[in-house]
Amino acid sequence: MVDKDEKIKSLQEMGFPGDEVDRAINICGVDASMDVLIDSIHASQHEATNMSFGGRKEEKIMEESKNKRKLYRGRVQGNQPRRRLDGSQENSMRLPNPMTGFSLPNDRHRLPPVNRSLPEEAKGRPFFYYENVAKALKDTWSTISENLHGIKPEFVDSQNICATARKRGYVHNLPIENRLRLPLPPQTILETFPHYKQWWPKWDDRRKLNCLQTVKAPATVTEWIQHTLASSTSPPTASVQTQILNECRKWNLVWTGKNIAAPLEPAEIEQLLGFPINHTREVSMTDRYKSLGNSFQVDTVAYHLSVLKTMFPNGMTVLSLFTGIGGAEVALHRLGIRLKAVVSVEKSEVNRRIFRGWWGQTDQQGTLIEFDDVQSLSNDLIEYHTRRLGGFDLVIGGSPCNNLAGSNRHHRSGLQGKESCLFFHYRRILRVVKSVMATMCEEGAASY
DNA sequence: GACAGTATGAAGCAGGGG
DNA sequence: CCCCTGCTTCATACTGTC
Repeated sequence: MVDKDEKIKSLQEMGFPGDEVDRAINICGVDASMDVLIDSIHASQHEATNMSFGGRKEEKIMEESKNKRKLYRGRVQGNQPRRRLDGSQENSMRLPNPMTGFSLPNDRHRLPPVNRSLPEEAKGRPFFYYENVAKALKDTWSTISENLHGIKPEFVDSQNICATARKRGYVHNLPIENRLRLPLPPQTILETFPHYKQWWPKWDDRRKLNCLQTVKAPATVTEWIQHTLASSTSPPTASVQTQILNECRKWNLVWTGKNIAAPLEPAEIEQLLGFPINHTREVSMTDRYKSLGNSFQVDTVAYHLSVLKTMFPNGMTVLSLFTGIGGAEVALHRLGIRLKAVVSVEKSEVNRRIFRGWWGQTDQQGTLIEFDDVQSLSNDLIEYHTRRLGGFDLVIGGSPCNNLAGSNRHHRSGLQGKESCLFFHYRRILRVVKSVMATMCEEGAASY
């Protein structure tokens, strides 16, 4: 309590309003360091500024968006913050189109080589890799970037790598030269599921699926499609085709029989996302859809991580935050990188069970240490494990997207949201690891 | 309590017509 | 330039069944 009161007092002395200080402490926890709290308040004020347009927003927003459009037209990702016409700093971040990242494993896009320079304090070990949804609310990615050494995100749509869309941003300090050209998964829906070809209507021109989400289509949708087609001409009128295709796109339906457009099964989603088939088999159907919908596209992440293979020939020590069903570990394993030790933090018991199952199935010989909540992973505990394991080679994770994702009708509240604010714990934990490793380095030098 | 099923828009961008 | 249409989106809350 004394600690808490002191923090409140000094934050207020710094000029922050009391209610915002309270909110920051509620969000980040009493144990959060001062700089985490300060950043949280800044993020909050940032969002409040933008939200205050609400109600009488039109002109201002329209004006801004027009200006941005001008400023950003034709820009590529990864360059410097821009300035508005009036000279003020622009802190929105425009998504690149097409969303190809710094490079792709197939050369179809003929991307020019990207030259990026990392700030000195962000270079080298520990490497870190942070992930979240690309289409978050305005200014979200600016805040994330500012809190991770100002490194610009690499935005990639996984449909450039596999048969399903997944638009994500990745902030990392990995080298981007000499990524490995791994064997790619099937590139289209029907290459992935050739047995559906016999039922696929000619007027359904989809080659890629949309983003895989956490729930499957209700039977009312598939029944409506079946009924509509049965009582329709063959082929159906253009208007009927459009309506049905809209539903197919919205729910990622595939043609599994005559007039039957069905949701994907969990095993098919596992395949699309690059997991071993039946990776999630031991849990309920509802949980499988949810866990898979929340996970990495493994081929995409593996492509980025592939530069680590030659750097760590004897394996890696990994701090895995928001582990989920272990997308990062599956990617490293597929690259043939030995997991010497993994400290994993994952709140969901279901996900921990799936991950432990994979760990056993693949006969991992390394050490696995599990925690259930980033909020209870104190700085002391991080220091203890960092020292004990000789430092971490990689800090990896995607913090909750619940309050950022477009599908959320109820609480799309940005980085201040109940779950998505855990991003600030990723930042906190990364900072502690870096600081402890720097100290270890000095101690090592001093002992010689 | 576990599990399955169903209803529930908005935000933001891209593009085109006038 | 304005205004409109189209498209996509790691979800939540509630109900019912067993």
